[in-house]
Amino acid sequence: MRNPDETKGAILHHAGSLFNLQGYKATSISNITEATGYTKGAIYRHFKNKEKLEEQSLVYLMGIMFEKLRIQIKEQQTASDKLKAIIYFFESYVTKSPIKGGCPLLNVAIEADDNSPHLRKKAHAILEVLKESIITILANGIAFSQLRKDIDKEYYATVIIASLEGAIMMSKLSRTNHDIRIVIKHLEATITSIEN
Amino acid sequence: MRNPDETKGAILHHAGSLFNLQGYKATSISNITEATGYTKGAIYRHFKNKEKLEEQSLVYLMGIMFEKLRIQIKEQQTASDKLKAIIYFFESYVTKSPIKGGCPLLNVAIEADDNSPHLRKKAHAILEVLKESIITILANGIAFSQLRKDIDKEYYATVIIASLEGAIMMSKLSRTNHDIRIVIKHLEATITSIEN
DNA sequence: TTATCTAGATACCGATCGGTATCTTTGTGC
DNA sequence: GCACAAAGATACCGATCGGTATCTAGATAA
Repeated sequence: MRNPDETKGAILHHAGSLFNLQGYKATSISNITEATGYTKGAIYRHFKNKEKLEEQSLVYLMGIMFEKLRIQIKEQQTASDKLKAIIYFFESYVTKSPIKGGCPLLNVAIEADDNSPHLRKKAHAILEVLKESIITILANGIAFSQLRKDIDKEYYATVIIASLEGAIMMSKLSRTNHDIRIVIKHLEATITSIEN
Repeated sequence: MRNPDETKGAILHHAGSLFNLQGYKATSISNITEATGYTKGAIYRHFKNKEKLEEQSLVYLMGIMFEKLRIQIKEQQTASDKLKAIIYFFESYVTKSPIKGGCPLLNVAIEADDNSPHLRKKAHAILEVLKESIITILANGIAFSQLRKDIDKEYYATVIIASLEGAIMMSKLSRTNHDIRIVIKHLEATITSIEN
């Protein structure tokens, strides 16, 4: 009947969802008690304070994101297809929305600006992991002669992430997938241009 | 001594700055009274409620942005140079920061997601104005044979905005202008590729 | 069955939130 | 200089914030 691990997981799940949808500061503990059905007592037993809950919720959200992303990448064989898998995954934040509220990295980057340095630090680390993942794919593509060997790996990794995140922002405002589709078209062409 | 217009302007100025830096919901009326030196009585005389103050502050911020942008664009003669002026203007959000807290459009787009539909609506309209401005420059460039006449204007307008905004997000996390510089390089190349 | 420990519920705290009613002060037209 | 309207200050409201101390109930081992 009683399962503390399950409780903690349910709190993280609902808190993460609310934080990503409403924002971290805008989401109160009461919002989370309503969503989970648990009381403050339960929440503060598992998390020292709201700050820690925010941090662990962000880690939880990014864990989901990276796991889904990892599966999509693994399914593809060539560097080019793996890069496209990443692009289509980001599109899903608009169309199918694996996590409500869009990309948790983008959301936390904007909110955790001057306040919440703890979240900003974590978000920065996550961005670096994402960038490195793309760079690794590019490096492997070069090693297997699938991609041109003279390309600037960081350049393409940065362009891919920036344009996707920007497109998510635009699609959020227009509530259509129009903008993200345009950016995807552009990135597909960009990737094709560096193929061997 | 007493100047209601000046008071309203000072409130908008400080409120806009705080909203852009800390977020709209995260900024309290008390924060604004502290920043301006005026009391609640003064604020609520000029603005019906916080929601209206948020809206007018956003309009104020975007007014500053568009005015500065307009001047930069006007200084250039060709479509290509005008587009580059826009790009360099966005870079300034990271390096010189005309308004503290980065791009107000990006900030409000992320925060005014499901809550604050009033802000979302205004932000969407602003995005459309920005997009149309770029499309107009592209159209004029085509009319004056500066740019290739077969290009998809909306495509390039969307790619430019998305990658710039995404780069601002990345630069916010890293606290360097590294990412935005890479994206600028990419956009410069993209613009050159559509020149006649 | 009973003692023990812990997961979770309940009740409360001071601080702060957005908002308002009221009062004082300042500028202005006569 | 005086009346009047508008600008801004002050004091307060109920609601909600994050957080905590305490209590109850369920699981476990003997």
